[in-house]
Amino acid sequence: MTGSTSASGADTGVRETDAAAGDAGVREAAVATIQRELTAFARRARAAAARMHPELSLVSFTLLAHLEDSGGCRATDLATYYLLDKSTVSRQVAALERAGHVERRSDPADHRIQLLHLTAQGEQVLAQAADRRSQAFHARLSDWDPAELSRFAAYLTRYNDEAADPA
Amino acid sequence: MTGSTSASGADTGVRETDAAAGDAGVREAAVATIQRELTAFARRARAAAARMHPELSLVSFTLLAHLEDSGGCRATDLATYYLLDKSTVSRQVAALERAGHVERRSDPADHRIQLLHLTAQGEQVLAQAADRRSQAFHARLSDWDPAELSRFAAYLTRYNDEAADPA
DNA sequence: GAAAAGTAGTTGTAGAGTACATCTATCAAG
DNA sequence: CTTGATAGATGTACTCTACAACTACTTTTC
Repeated sequence: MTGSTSASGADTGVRETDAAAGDAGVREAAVATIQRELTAFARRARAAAARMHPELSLVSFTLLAHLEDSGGCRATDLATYYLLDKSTVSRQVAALERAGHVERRSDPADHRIQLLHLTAQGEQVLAQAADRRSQAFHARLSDWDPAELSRFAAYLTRYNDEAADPA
Repeated sequence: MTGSTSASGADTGVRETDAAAGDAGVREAAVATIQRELTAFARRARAAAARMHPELSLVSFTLLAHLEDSGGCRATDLATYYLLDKSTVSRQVAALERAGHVERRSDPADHRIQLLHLTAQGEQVLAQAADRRSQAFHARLSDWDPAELSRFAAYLTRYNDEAADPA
C-alpha cells in the first residue's frame, strides 16, 4: 500500500533518455523507497521471529547465528557488529549460557578474553530455528528467478558492508 | 566479514551455462544471503536510529512516518502493518499524543474509531528525523548508480509486499 | 619496572517496548 | 434485545537495552 507510489517511480526500466535531468530525481526516489522498505522490514522482524521460532528470540537467534558463522568470537565482537552495549551482550550471553546454548573458553594468552562457542545443543536449536526462517524466506521468494535473487543478495551485502565501514 | 563467503557466491555475474544444475544452488545461496543480511540490518536498526535521532526512537519514527504516508489511520492499522499487539500500539500512541506529536479524531459515523493524525509539531519532529535518516542513507548509497538504486528499491518493495500478502 | 592508560567483561539501576489477558464501549446481525 | 464482532485501554509481567560504575587483566609510557 504505502510503497506503491514510490515503487512505481523506482521501476526497473529506468528512462535513459535525458539522463542528466532524471538522475537526481530517480536517485532521490529510490533512496527514499529503500529507506522506507528496509525500515518497515526491521520493524516487523522481531515479531516475525517470535512467531516463527518462539523458543529463540530474534536477539538470541542472531547472536547464535553469528557465533556459528564466525566459528566462535568474543562478546565485544558481537557488541560491535550489532551496535549493542557490552553490558547488553554480557547479559544475553549469560542467558544463552544458562540455557546451555553457548560455552565460554578462556584464552590462555589473554585472560581478559572469553571465546564464545556454540554447544551441540546450541547448534541444534539454532539449526531448527534457521530451518523455519529459511522456509519462510524461500516461500516469500519462491517466484523470484535466480538472477534476481543473486542481484538482491549482492545489493544487500553491499549495503550492509558499506554501513559497517564508515561508521 | 561474515558476509564475504556467501556474497561472492551471490555475485551479479551469474554463470548461465548449465543453468539447470546451478539454479538450485544459486537460489539456495542467494536466499541464505538475503536472509542473513536483512536480519543483520534489522538487528542494527534500533540502535542506529537511536544514534541518528535520539529524540525519536525507531518505533516512534516508524509510527509517525506511517501516519504521514497514510494521511491518518487507526491504531489497528498500525498494529496490523507492524505485527504489533494492539495494546502495544495503544501505549505508543498514548505516548506520542502526550508528547504532542499526534492527535486523535473521532469518526462521527463510528464512535469506536479514532483517526490518528500528525500535529504540526509531529510533522516537524518527523521531518527532522527523516532528514537525518535520509542523509545517512544517501551517504551509504552515494556510490551506487541510479539504475542499481532503482533495482534495489524495487526488490525491497517486492519483498515486503509479498511478505504482507500471504502471511 | 611502576604508574597510567586501555581493553574485556560484569553488575546495579532504570527505562522503553512488548505481549497476553481482561475490560469497556460501540457497532452489526439475528 | 441478545449475541457476537471490533476498536481501543488497562493490569501485569517479562525482555531488551543503555549508562555508569566496578573488577580484572594487558599494554604503554616514562
